Amino acid sequence: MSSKGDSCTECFKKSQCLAEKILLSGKSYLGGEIINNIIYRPGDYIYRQGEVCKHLFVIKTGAVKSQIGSIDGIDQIIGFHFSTEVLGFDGLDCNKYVSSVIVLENSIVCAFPRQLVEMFCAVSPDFQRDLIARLSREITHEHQFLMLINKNTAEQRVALFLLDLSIRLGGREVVKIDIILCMSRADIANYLGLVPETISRILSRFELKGVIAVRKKKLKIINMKMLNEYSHRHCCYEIA
Amino acid sequence: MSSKGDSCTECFKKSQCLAEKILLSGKSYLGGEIINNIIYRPGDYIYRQGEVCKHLFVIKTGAVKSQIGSIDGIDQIIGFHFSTEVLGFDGLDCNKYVSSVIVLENSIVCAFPRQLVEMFCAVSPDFQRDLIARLSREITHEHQFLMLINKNTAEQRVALFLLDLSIRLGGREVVKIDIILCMSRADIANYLGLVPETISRILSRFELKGVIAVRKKKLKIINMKMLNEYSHRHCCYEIA
DNA sequence: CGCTACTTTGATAGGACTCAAGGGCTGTGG
DNA sequence: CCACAGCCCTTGAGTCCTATCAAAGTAGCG
Repeated sequence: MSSKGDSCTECFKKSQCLAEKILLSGKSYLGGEIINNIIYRPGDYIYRQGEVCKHLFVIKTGAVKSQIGSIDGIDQIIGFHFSTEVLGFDGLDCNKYVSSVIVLENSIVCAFPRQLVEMFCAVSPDFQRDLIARLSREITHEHQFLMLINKNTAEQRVALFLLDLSIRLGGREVVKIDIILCMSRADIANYLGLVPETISRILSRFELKGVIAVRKKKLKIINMKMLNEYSHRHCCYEIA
Repeated sequence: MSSKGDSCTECFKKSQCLAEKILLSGKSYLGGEIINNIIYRPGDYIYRQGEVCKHLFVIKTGAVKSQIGSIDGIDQIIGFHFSTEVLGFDGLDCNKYVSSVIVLENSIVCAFPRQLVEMFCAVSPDFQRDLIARLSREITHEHQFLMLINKNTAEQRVALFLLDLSIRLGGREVVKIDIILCMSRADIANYLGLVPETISRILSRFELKGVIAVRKKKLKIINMKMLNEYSHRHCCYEIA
């Protein structure tokens, strides 16, 4: 846990509004201090399901997965998160995190005391509106994902997953053609509601058809148009 | 649209905090007025996907479904909602609702101007915290549902669906053994990521085994214990 | 009473899982 | 430096669950 930098301003601009505004007015407040540049290694937990929610986290660089463990011992991965994303919203309800966040590759993270965030909400209507919008967006995202799972074949899910990844890792670029799969096949499978074998088979099939090239964790999208087609439902009728 | 009553206090107590506090301080504010006791009939829309989000809604009595239409014309039902529940959170991000809400049975609904809600947030930290908790809970709920869909068989999904309904419709009672299925088999199927035929088959099977009795829209849970068992994953190994 | 929409039931087919075996990379230790 | 274990990934064969297709039954409604 080092707390040195001030590249924060840069980082927070990317993660927009939420952190930026806190930061712009200094660093130390009632309710705790912002902890900058915490370094995590693959396998580390940022927080665990059931822990008291004391912070929200912003990923500066890196990649993590969030997952929920059920009573019958089966975990469900509910998302992968990359730079600029905010973690910990799920702890705002009952004061306890309802998911765990596990680091996938070396990552740098900043922690914002929860009380600080809430204090800022009370002070700044803009900030408050912003936080609410973020939460609302999260809900919308879950709904989108639900549709993905509920109405698509394995092939479509994998295609959509790759497209989503390429956009989110692309950052400023429109799309990122080269992707490093920081998560295992088993993680992808778990996330998409499939088994690892199916992921493997579908990636192989995509490669065979010339849609992608994949070797271990490196993946390159060769034919974006085809990948897009694989991600769509094959309707036999025209749609309004 | 009638605006007569004052049984509101009662209703809002049930839906807790959110509306109650607004109401307790009178009825008219900057930003618009609360509209009480709007009456809807089956098939009516409370709001439509894409509409500007001007209100949050509280269901006083009745039942509704919320759904999202995708570009390829296929709708996905994302939830069923009953008395005391709040609708419209998904409109808080982009100012437009991203789902539609359709009424399933005669319902009475109250509408709260969005600006009013936001104003109240700014004034009352408690209220704000409450709204954020509600949103956070919504996210958690989506995660739970995702697990249901992602990791369970059709039989388990239906069993879990019935258990959920019995609890939510039960209100103060621990469980409600008699359930009126206000939604069609097709709606249930859509929600659970299945086809209507499968729902029908599974309900028949449950009836055959003496778990439930079902005739059209009336459903009675005969053997709660068995239904619970059907809802669990059948592990072949013991779990920690 | 007949129309329509919804539901039920049956037969069939296909997609994804399960089980099983083999291959490749990584790290450790001799 | 090489051998080996462990983990992850890949590939194949077979099975099961659920969707699909088809048809008949039922209820609601004008």
